[in-house]
Amino acid sequence: MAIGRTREKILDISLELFAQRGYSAVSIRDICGRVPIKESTLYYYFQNKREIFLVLQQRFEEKAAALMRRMEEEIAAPLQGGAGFGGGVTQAFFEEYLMDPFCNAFLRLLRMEQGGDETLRETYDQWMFERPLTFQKKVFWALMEQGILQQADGDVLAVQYYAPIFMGFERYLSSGELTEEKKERFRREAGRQITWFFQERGLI
Amino acid sequence: MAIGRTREKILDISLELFAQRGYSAVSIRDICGRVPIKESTLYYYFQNKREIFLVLQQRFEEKAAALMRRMEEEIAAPLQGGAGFGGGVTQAFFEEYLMDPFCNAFLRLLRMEQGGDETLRETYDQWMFERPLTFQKKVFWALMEQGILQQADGDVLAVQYYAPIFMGFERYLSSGELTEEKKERFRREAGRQITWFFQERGLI
Amino acid sequence: MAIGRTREKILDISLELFAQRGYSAVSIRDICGRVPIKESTLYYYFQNKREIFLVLQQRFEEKAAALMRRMEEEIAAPLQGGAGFGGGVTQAFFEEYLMDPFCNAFLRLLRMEQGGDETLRETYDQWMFERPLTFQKKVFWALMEQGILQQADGDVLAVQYYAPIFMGFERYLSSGELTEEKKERFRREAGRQITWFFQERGLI
Amino acid sequence: MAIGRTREKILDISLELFAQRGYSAVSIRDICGRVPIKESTLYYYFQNKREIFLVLQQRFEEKAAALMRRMEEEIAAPLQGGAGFGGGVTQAFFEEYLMDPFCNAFLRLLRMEQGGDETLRETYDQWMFERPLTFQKKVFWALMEQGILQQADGDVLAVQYYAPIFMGFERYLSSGELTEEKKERFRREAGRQITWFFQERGLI
DNA sequence: GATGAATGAGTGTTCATTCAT
DNA sequence: TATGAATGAACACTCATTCAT
Repeated sequence: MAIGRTREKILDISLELFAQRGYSAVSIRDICGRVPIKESTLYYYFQNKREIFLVLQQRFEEKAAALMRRMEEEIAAPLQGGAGFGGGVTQAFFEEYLMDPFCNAFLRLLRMEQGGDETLRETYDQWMFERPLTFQKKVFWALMEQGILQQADGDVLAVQYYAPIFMGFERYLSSGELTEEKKERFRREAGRQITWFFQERGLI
Repeated sequence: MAIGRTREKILDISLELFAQRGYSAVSIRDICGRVPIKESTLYYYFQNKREIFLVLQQRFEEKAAALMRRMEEEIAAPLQGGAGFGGGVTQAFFEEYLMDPFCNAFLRLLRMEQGGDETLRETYDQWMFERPLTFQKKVFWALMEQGILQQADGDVLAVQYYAPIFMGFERYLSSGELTEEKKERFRREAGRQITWFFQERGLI
Repeated sequence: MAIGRTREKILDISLELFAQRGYSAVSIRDICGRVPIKESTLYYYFQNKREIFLVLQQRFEEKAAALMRRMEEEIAAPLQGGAGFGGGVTQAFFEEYLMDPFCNAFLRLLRMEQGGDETLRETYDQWMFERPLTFQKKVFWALMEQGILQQADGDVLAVQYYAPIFMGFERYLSSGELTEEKKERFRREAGRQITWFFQERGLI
Repeated sequence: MAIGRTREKILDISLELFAQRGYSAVSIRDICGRVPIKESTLYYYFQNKREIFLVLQQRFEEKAAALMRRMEEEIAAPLQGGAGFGGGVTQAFFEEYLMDPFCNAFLRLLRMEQGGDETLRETYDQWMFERPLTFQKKVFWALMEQGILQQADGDVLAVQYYAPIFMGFERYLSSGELTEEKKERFRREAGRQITWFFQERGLI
């Protein structure tokens, strides 16, 4: 097997299983049975079960941070009308984050593991609430400054905008198989709320 | 020990631990250590671990169904202005459901267990999305019929109204200890969104 | 419940279950579930599980001893020709011992429990081999003395006569349900061997 | 430890204990205490307790089937006088089956487990009654065809021949320790019956 | 007579992990 | 790189039995 291949396979399978059943409900046996390798072999690649999780977490945080950075850059450029009211970045947020196979799987995992671990709770809060909301606030304050959006409380507006998206994620993307059908349903329902949000404010 | 006391204690402690760490991460030993009884004693009261969960689920569903019924009745009476735009029932929904110690704990548990079990996923969807949203839609359609609320899409409106509440629940009430501080924060943030929601529509 | 009734019920059910599954595979729970009484109640009637067995054993030994005594008496009277060549006693041995519900059940139990317990092994040997064979030897030596049976080795003859009966018991009466069909099959096959035994020796 | 050794040791010890006390009366702890290994190690070699039994059963059936095949072949060759009246095969049946340490132990086990399990009942019937009797019938019908044995009912004759052997097995070889003394006693008593059987029919 | 409540010892089994090869 | 062999600790659960009422 090509070098690094086995390690990647372990990570892939682990994330898949973790996201399905939760970290502690997945055994080393389960993972190795699917790779497939012997259980002792796994310890050649990882110190222990926890390390698998940590590597996944690190990759997730890198990927998520990169996306957020890109989104920030995108809106730093003077906002153009039309789809520009956050439309482009929202789509990236949908497709490359909430519905991206890797990010979606890790977010599900994070969501399930919040219960036991305080630091994971904070991580989840960061990537599911803090960062997206902060980003959205920036967008709305900018739109208001530019007079595109009526003066209002940007923070409340950000929640009003993001909460339906988050609820859609929770309802359609956070458990069960991630089918095209579910993704489509999420896109439709979240899109409907967003459209309404802008229409009501006379922006579309 | 007073009659029936031990059984209730087992249920209490079990729910507490389940809600903290998730069903499968809690061992019979953990429960018995806290009651406190010997492990074999637990099996005098329950056939197995699952039965503890099922009894809790049944009680939750009864309690939740009773609340929903009460809420429906309340809005069946002609809606009066002011706090009447769903304000009374929303408060009941907050205090006696989302923040009620028993219901809150079971909702957390349900939220964590969605991963593994299809039927629990449906149960969670019922009590966290389907029923509250259906209720809210009824409220808004009624308000529109009465001309109190401007004609609009009641379904979208229900999501606009409920999503921030749900997000508040997820963020402040669904993991970690359920402190007064967190409850207050939830009340404040959700209240802020609700107030805005009605203000924007000229109802407050 | 009439006095002594519960105790008898416990003994009945216990023997039934013991004979089906073996002593140690039957739990106090199993027995009490069928009586039906609470488990603690059983200890009002018996000191422990073993005592149930011992009472059954005692009753069995009394009943078996009484039958053997009766059989001995029957052949002490001058043997008459025809069915008299042990025919009458053999039938009693079949119907009131090997196929009698109580004796059959206890013999099955004894048979299963031989493995672990030396004294039970002796008991089984007594009632399944030693006594029946000793009895049969007496019958044959008497028949030979009277010139009814040709001079021969009575001990060998006893085995020739009894072994097919024993094998029939083992094959048809020692496990599974004791149906009329099985009893009939046993009677037929054992009878065939007995008939042949006497025919070959010119006695029928 | 040499390769494959531990697994074999587990099988050996298990069979020994099973044959002594019965399957369910032997605990994993008992087996591991004697091998000796830790309990978790046993599960490296076998999926569960039942699998140990099944492997033993498979080996027994293979061995028994091989012996039966060999016996059939032996009598297919034209029967020669003297020891040939089944003498050779009967000895093989004694030494390599009824008294062979492995087969004897498994037959004891099978005998004890008849109570609970219908399929084991059938297995026992096969190997203790059906096959040996069928074989013996063939022998006698052949001997009669060749005029060596007087015309008679071969089926009855087979029982007459086999029943004392079976009874000897039950009495001397099916419980307690399998000592040389007991084996000798079995050989003597079964031999006596066989000798008589042929003498009475003028064949020895 | 009968039971509710409790228990210590034991059941088969799974787990993440180690280590020599 | 990979594995065969092993393990200690934990798991959910069952058992016969006790004892106050």
